[in-house]
Amino acid sequence: MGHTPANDKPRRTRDPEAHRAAILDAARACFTERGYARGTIRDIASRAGVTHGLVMRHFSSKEQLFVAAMPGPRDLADVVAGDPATLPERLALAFVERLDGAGGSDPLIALIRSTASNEEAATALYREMRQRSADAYRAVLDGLDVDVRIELLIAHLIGVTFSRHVIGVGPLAELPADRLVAQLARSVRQILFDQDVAPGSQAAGQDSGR
Amino acid sequence: MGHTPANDKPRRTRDPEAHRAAILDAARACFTERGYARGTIRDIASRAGVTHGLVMRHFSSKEQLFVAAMPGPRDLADVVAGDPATLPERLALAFVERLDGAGGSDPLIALIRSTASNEEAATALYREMRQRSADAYRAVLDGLDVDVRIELLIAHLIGVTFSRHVIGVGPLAELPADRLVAQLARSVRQILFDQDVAPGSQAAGQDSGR
DNA sequence: CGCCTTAATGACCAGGTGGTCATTAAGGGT
DNA sequence: ACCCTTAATGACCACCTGGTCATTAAGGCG
Repeated sequence: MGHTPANDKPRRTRDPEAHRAAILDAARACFTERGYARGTIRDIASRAGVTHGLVMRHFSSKEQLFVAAMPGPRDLADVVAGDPATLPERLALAFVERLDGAGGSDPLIALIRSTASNEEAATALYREMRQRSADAYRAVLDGLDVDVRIELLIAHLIGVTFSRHVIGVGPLAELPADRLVAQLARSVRQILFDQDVAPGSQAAGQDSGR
Repeated sequence: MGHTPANDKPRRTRDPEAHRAAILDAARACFTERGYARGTIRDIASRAGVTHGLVMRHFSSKEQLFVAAMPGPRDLADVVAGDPATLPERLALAFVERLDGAGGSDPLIALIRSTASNEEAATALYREMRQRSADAYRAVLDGLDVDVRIELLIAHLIGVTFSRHVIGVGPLAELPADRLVAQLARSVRQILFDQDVAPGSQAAGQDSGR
């Protein structure tokens, strides 16, 4: 190292597609880590090993870069297909595997981080993602209050993601994946399927609502 | 208006305590709306009707202002006291009332918004708030996996808050308060108390874990 | 080999940020 | 009435942000 010929002149590699891909990867990681507002173009450029001018050249604005870096909503078809009775187990497993597996750059986390501080671009993407998954669940579920149940399910998953990955503190963040899958499968099942209050308590709820 | 004597010279009111309080209110509202990163001192000063220099004079830094503006974790004693069997109903009611009632400036929302983009000060406060409520629940609950259940409960409430107040979109945001209370009481009950998988499905979970 | 398209750079800009500080003036104490 | 403490102001600063653009040089093609 150091005796390479002509190493003093900054060798400039010329490979638009590779650079573009590297920038997208870096953007994903950066936005996942810091959210939209705090993720800077210069940081992304640095991670990708290019200058921030090049980032602007490939994606004309920070917002366009963000949109390009966040892939469309994942297809839930394979999770949702199959016996609805075992959906909670499949769902919990897929969910935990996806988030624990993502090497620190998952669009859902990035969107939660970004949407939280009222970023328009992020909120639009988040709404789309939310709608897509709600539709997927709706297609295979049925029953009383199914829409509200699905909303509570989504909220539940978001809350778990928030605790485990966004904050990353507390028991939920330290729970081993298999334990989390088991617990999550159970709470998902309860939210989706259990229609009545549990036995063993006199259930003082003032009344059942409408 | 306009013929007030000496109205051209900017009358300078001198009232440190009132200004201090106004700044804290404005800060709460601003951070709740935009989160820590996007809430600027000048915006806060403007809402409070003072200059940003004064804000810096009262609270030496943005971070100190933030800490001062976020009140300590609410005391859950009154919610938690009473028959544990009806805790879900009391909890759901208190929770929904608190967040729906706050005139657009609740510390929990501010913390969620701020913590999301990896702000150290916010994360510390959030951890404290989380710990306090977990302890309060722990004091009156018991049973298998109670710690994990409490974590799931907190995650659930955060997810609901996120959907209803932070994003403010989707069915959960439009659900009338009383309906939400009823649904929430039920899911809280299930998470806290229902120990077994529901009847009516063969419960494919690989095994119960430890 | 030299040309020529164009990928890549880095200097530059305007605007906004948190933070500092000399200056002004309010209003209680004497 | 005059001070004199100090609340309040607003000009100022360094820094960082997203975004622009003239300049440079890589490398395919004739």
